[in-house]
Amino acid sequence: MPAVDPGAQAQTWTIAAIAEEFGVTHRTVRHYEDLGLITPERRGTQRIYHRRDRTRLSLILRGKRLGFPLEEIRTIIDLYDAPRGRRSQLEYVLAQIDDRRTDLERRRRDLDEALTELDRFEERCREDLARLTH
Amino acid sequence: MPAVDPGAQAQTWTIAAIAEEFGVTHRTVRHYEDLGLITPERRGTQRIYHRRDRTRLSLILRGKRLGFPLEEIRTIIDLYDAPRGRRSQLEYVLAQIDDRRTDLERRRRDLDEALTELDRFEERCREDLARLTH
DNA sequence: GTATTGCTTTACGTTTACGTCAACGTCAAG
DNA sequence: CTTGACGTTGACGTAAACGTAAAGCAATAC
Repeated sequence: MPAVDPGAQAQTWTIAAIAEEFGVTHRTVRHYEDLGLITPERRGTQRIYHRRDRTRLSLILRGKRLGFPLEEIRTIIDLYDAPRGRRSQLEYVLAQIDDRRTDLERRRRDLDEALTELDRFEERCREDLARLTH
Repeated sequence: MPAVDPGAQAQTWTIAAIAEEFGVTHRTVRHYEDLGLITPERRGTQRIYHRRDRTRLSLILRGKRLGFPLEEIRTIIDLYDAPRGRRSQLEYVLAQIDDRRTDLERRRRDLDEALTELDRFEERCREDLARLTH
C-alpha cells in the first residue's frame, strides 16, 4: 500500500460526477464558475475538476447552508487562497479573519437562542400533553 | 409602582416607529405583512402594531440573520402560535419541533466547523507573520 | 456511418425579497 | 383652508440564484 504514488495521475472528475456527488445540478456548478467561485481546468472545451475544486465546492455549499450570499462566499474562500507573502498582506488577511469570526459568532448566538427557545417551547408542549393525558 | 395596571392601554406603535426601531424600512414591514408574517391591527386604514407584532418581527429578523427564507420563517413562527388544544395537534407540533431542531443543529455543526477552520487558518497566518518578523 | 450519450454555450424564465416611484387619503398646524 | 408630515395601496423594477429550453460539438456504441 503506497503512501503517496508520485507517478499517479491526480484524480479528476467530470461535471456530472461532482454535481451528483454534491447533490447539485451541473447548472449550479457552472453558475458558481460564472461567479468565479471555482475555476476548473479546461481540456479543450470540457471542464476537468480537481480535488481543489471539490474543496471549494464543499466550502461553497456549507456557506450556503449557513445562509451566506454567493458573493460573500467568494470573498471568504478567496481569503483562504489569498497571497500572504508580504507582511501587509498577512495583516489584511488577519483583519478579515477577525471580521469573519465576529459574524460567525453572532450567528452562533442567534442559533443558540433559537435552540433554547425551541427547547422551552417543547417543554411547554409536553406539559400540555401530560395534562391532556391526566 | 403598579406591577400590572389592568386599566392601562396596551402600548402600541406606528409603522415608522417599529421600522426605525428594528432597523428596517416600512416597505419591509409591509412586505412581511403581505406574506402573513405579521398582522397588525387596523384603526381605519392605519396599521397599529402591538407587542405581539414586535415579538414576531424580532423572530423574523433573527430567522433572516440565520439565512431562512421568509416562507420558512412563517411556518416557524406560526408553529409557536398554533392551536395546541387537541392531542393530535400537540403531537403534530412536537413533530415539527423535532424537525426544526434537526435543522438548527445541522447549522450549528456547520457553524462550528467554519469557526474551527477559521481558527486554524489564523494560527497559520500568525506563524507566517512570526517567520517574517524573525 | 449514424445514433446516442455527455458536455458545451447562449439566452430567456422564475422565485425571493424587497426598492422605488406614483397617486392618493388624513389629520393637526399655521 | 392649504400645507406638510405621515400613512395608504398599487405597480413596476431589480438583484441573486439558479431553472429550463435550444442548439450545437465530440466521442463512444452499434
